[in-house]
Order: sequence, then structure tokens, then C-alpha cells
Amino acid sequence: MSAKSQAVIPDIVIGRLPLYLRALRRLQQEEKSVTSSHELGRRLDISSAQIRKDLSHFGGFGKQGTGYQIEYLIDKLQEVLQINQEWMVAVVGAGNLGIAISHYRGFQDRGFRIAHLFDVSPQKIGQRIGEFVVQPVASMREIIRDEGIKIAMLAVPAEDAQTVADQLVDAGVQAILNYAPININVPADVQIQYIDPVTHLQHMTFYL
Amino acid sequence: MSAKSQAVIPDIVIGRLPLYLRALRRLQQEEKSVTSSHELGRRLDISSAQIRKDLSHFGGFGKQGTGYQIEYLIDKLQEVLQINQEWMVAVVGAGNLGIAISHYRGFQDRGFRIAHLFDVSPQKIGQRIGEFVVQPVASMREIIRDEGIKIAMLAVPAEDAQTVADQLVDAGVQAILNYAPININVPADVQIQYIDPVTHLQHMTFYL
DNA sequence: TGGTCTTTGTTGAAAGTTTCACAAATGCAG
DNA sequence: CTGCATTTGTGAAACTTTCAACAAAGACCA
Repeated sequence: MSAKSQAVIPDIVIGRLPLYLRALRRLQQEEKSVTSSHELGRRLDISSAQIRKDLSHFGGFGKQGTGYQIEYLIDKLQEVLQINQEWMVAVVGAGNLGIAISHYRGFQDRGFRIAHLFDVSPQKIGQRIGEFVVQPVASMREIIRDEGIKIAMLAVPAEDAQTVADQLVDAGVQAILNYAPININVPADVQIQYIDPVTHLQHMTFYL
Repeated sequence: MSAKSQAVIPDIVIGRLPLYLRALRRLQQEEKSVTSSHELGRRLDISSAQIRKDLSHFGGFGKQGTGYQIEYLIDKLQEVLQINQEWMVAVVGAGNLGIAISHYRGFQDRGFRIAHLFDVSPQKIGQRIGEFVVQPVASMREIIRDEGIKIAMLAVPAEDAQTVADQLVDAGVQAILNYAPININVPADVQIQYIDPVTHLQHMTFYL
């Protein structure tokens, strides 16, 4: 009934909120203004009960008999996830992957703006990649500190990932999205998430 | 005690096996030949009890007092995940992302080989990207069928993802790794996994 | 050999997550 | 206004996953 603003929310619930948000944005693009836990569940392949329960952690966003106002729910979820602001992000590694990330237009309207692209290689430093000029990792610490950047994407070789992550943490970064296929150790108060397409492929081959 | 080869293994356990494999390969690179559930757990930030339990689903791979032979365990896990063979993979979408995927060297030695790169755009068809020539989506069905390709990576705009996925399934693909930021519906016997960096970033901003 | 240390595989308990089922609220048609 | 159809939010039950603890096996040293 009331927002349980102080209760601990399970991390697995937080992880689903971005999916709800993505689906809601899509419904909005389809000119819909109201939806239900059933419709959302059908699209996401998640039970309607789970969606209702997840959302209820943050207060009563819906209306019985009607459902959820899409625009209102988007607003609320963005607020919960703190993406009702734009976060600056640093990308480290200007290889194929770092370049593809830097060109990707999809961060902009979902709460993130790439602010810098760093690399160690003298051949790459100074090169123009889309709207960025590759900057030296040597000056990374100072720039990240000065601009208060809190989020970084790591697209360097596996061998360098731990070292670069340490530097990022030292510079004040609090959330790292690691594309290198290796586990990284960070302090408990730093967030880390992994993207490794091969682990997903290997997960699926089990069932083939 | 004995391998429970017929029991149902929880999907969440299967999802961790590729992580174990990745860490084991790393240990192997460091010239180690034996490891323990404790060492693995420390590296992966997973409890040793969980690692032992996960591995015990497939039989007794370790030795009390000693631990696990790294090479043997890698072999066994590759067998379980069916990556003791090389899977051909089709990539659809030759934009920035599809190109980065096609250039990535990291699939090769982990069980996968990119066999084709498809796109709809007449400007892209025929272009050379690394070792591939972009082929028309129009001939995708036939090629995938003829070559018995079972796995595809989807790097097309969100608007086209469902349509292309339907075509892939129709062509006989049984596992799809979708990079488009949208949920896709596939038959129950087709595997699907998602990669969307923004959902990871949004997950982390909750805690900042 | 005997004693100590390490480490696995397994059991059962604890913790966490999902699903069920229903009261209460709302909308709508007649 | 009445009755029927929807749909939320929620408490309790069912199910899943993780963790703690320990016997048994092996390694190793003196």
C-alpha cells in the first residue's frame, strides 16, 4: 500500500527494473498510454504476479481495474534507478570494441553519455573516433577525478583489465561494466557487471 | 558419488559453468596444473561450497586432499557444455556492432567460429569486413539450412529484431544471442540470451 | 607408521525467490 | 444503480538456491 522506501530491495528485483523500463518505452512508442502486469508479463516472459510484486516494493504505481499509466511508471522507475539524470561514462580501450561502443547511439536516451575514450597505445592516442579524440590512459585519473565521473566501461585486453580497473577505482569510479573475459576484484563498495558473449553462447550450447 | 547423468541440472548451475571454465583457462595460462574449490571461489567471488556442489552434479571430478586437475576439469566441463566441438555461428547485422563482433578474435578458442555475416542493406552487401563478405539476408535461410548452422548472433536495429529472429528460427537456428535492446519471442525449444549494456548500467546506478 | 593438514562430496538447514489465490477497488454496459 | 469483468497489491505457501558443517580420503612430514 505505502512505499517501502527504507526496506532492502532484493538485487534480483533491481535487475529486472531496466527490463520493465525497456518494455514500457516500447509500449510508449506504440502510442499506448496504459498497460497491465499481464501485458508486460506476456512481452517479457515473466509472470504477472512477479511484476506486480516487484513494482509493489516501491509503492502503489498501479490502479485496480485499470493497470499502470505508462508515462507515470516510466518516470517512477527512472527515479528509482536514478536515471532521471544523465550519467557521464568513460570508455577505456579504443580497439574494435571500444570504437563500436563509442559509436553506439543507444546510451544517450537511456541515461548515459560517453564523455571520454582512453587508450594506452601511442598509435591510437590523438586519433579521432566519431566525436571523440582518444586520450592517454596516463591522464585518465586526473580527468575522471576532475569531472567526477562515476561510471566506466572496460574494453581492454583481459591481461590489462585488473590493472586498469584498479586505476579507475583509484580515480573515484564506482561502477564498472567489464567487457574483458576475465573476473576482476574490486572493493565491496564498487559495482561491477560483466559482458562476455562467449559465456552466453556456452550456456546455450548445453541445451542443443 | 556417482555422476547423476540423468538428473535435471538447474539452469542457474549451467550458467556458472562457463565462468568456471574461463577461470580454469586462466589458471592454466599461469602454468598451474591443480586448483581447489577455494582458489576458484576466491577468484570468482563465489563460495567454495557452491563450486563443489555445482561440479558434483556431473560426477566426482576432484580428489580429496588435492583438489581438481585443471586440464581434466576443463575437458569435462567442455564436454558437459558440448563445446568439445566447434560451433558455426551466423552474425546478422553489419553495422558497427556486427563488424566489431566479426573482428573479435575471442570466439575461436572457446568453441565458436563465425561462418557468415548477413545484412539487408544493398550498400553493405558485397563489402569485405575482415575475413567476411557481407551476404544478403535474402539468402540467409538457404545458407543456414544447407550448412546446418544452429547458432546466430543478432546485431540489427530493435525494430527488425523480431522479424529476423523469426527467419532464423525458420531456417533451423536453435540458439540466438540478441544484442538488440528489445525482448524477442521464440518457440520454447529455441534458446535465447540477451546482451544489452544499458540494462547493466541502469542496474548499477541504483546503488550509486 | 602415525599424526596433522587439506580438500572433496554430501547432507540438512537456512535464506531467498516465485507463484498462488483472493479481497478490494475500479470501470463499464445495460 | 446493479452486476460483471478487470486488475492491483499482498500474505501465505511452494519451490529453489545457497550455505554451513562434517565424514571420509588423500598428501606429506618426521
